[in-house]
Order: sequence, then structure tokens, then C-alpha cells
Amino acid sequence: MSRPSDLIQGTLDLLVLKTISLEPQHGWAIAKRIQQVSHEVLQVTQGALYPALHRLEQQAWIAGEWRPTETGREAKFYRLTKAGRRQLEKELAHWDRLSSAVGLVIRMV
Amino acid sequence: MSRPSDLIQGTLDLLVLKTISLEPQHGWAIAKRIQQVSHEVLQVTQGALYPALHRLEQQAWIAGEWRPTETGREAKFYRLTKAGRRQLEKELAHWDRLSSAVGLVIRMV
DNA sequence: CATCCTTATGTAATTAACTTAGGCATGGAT
DNA sequence: ATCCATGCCTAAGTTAATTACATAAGGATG
Repeated sequence: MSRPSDLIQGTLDLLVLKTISLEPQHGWAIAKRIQQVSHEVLQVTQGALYPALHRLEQQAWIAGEWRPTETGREAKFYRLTKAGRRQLEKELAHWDRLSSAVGLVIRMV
Repeated sequence: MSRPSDLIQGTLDLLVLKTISLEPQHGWAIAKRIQQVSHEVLQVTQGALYPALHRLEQQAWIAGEWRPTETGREAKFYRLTKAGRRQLEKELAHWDRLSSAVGLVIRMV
């Protein structure tokens, strides 16, 4: 399965922003959460995840901070910034708009 | 206008396959159709369209044939092949699966 | 204590699908 | 005579993925 893709291109930022909007999480936990909530449909690989986090941090939509997890290990926890919250709203609207449009096309008769 | 992308990456094949599944169309008309049905939300630029058509033709999911349009001009009409119809079903299922999964994540509380 | 699995973060090389920005040609309207 | 809409096409550049690594700490097992 080299191509049936486990993500819709361009939605990873949205998924990450949404996930940490509920509560700050470290990268590994974000990926696990997305997979779990999507019933293992969405697979967030490390090669996609970490570059995405750095991307978002550079945009100042999220902010990272090292602190220990519940199990006592150091991990980088990310939280949404105010700009990130605005960005999340934007991306939600954009997704709704475009995915609805796709829906119109694929259901046309 | 809307620079946050006028297409969801990876959905163009699906949109094209669906469009010509209803009736064979030439490239220009396919693009117009998708835009019109999506209420101008989806913008299919030529730089995306023609490579996509060639891609699909190479996969033998669509077959092209030159013939005149209603207005008397030559254009390349594409129709779905049998393999293309199977591919369309696959891509529809894939889209439903993934977009639903995105829905689960962005609506989680 | 050696080894292995899980957690956890990261990078590098490659690939695919886009965007942007053109070119070319024909037919109809002004 | 010129311009616009139709219609096909390509090339360069961008970006976000995939694939495949590297690294390290903690916990469990033999």
C-alpha cells in the first residue's frame, strides 16, 4: 500500500491544532490521540508529525515546552497560542467549505 | 482569490473520474463542471487538470478521443474505462473513510 | 545484566500533487 | 483587425507527504 494514503494531504495541521486545542499534548500523544479518535483510520507517522509541529511552532500557532509526562519522562508539550486558535477556526471553516464542495461533486447525478 | 488552496490535495482524480462517469467530457468542460457544481468553491486550474488527465489515462482509468464539440471545435473527450469505474468506487470509499475520520477528530470534545 | 519493546524526538532523501506562469491555436464577436 | 473565450499543453518551483533511518530513556523478561 504505497499510495492509498493514511492522511488527506493538508489536513494534518488542522488535526494537530484541534487535538491540542482540547488540552496541551506532546507529539507522540497527539499522534496516538488522532489515531485512536479516528478508529485507526488516520495514521500519523513521525516523518509527517514532527515536521508539522515545527512548522506550526514557527508560525507561532503552537508553543512548545519541555516537561515530564505522567510516566516521568521528558517530552515536549505543545499548546495552542491565540493566533493558533484563530488559525484553527480558519482551517475548520476551510475544511468544511472544501469537503462540502467535494461532497456536492461526488454526489452529483 | 482563496489562496488556502482551491482543491483538497489528492481529490482531483476522484472529482474527474466522477465527472466523466456521468458522461464523457473534454478537459475544459470537466473543469467547468466541477467548478459549477461546487458553486465555484473548487477551482480546477489547467496546470492541475491536464497533468491529472494524462495521469489517469496512463493508468488506463480513462480513455481519450478527439472529436468535435457541439460548437464545432476539436477537443479531447474522455470516458471512464471499466478499470476506471472500479477505481472511482475505490476512491469514493477512500474519501468517505478518510473524510469521516477527519470529521471524528475535528468534532471531538 | 543483556536484550528487547515501548515511548519519545528527530532528520534526510525521495515522491506526488499541486501553484504559478507561461505558450499555442481556433472561432466568434466588436 | 483585434480581442476574448475556448481548448490543449508544459516547465519550474513549492510543499507536504512517504519511507527509512538515528538516537535515547525506561520497563520488562530471561
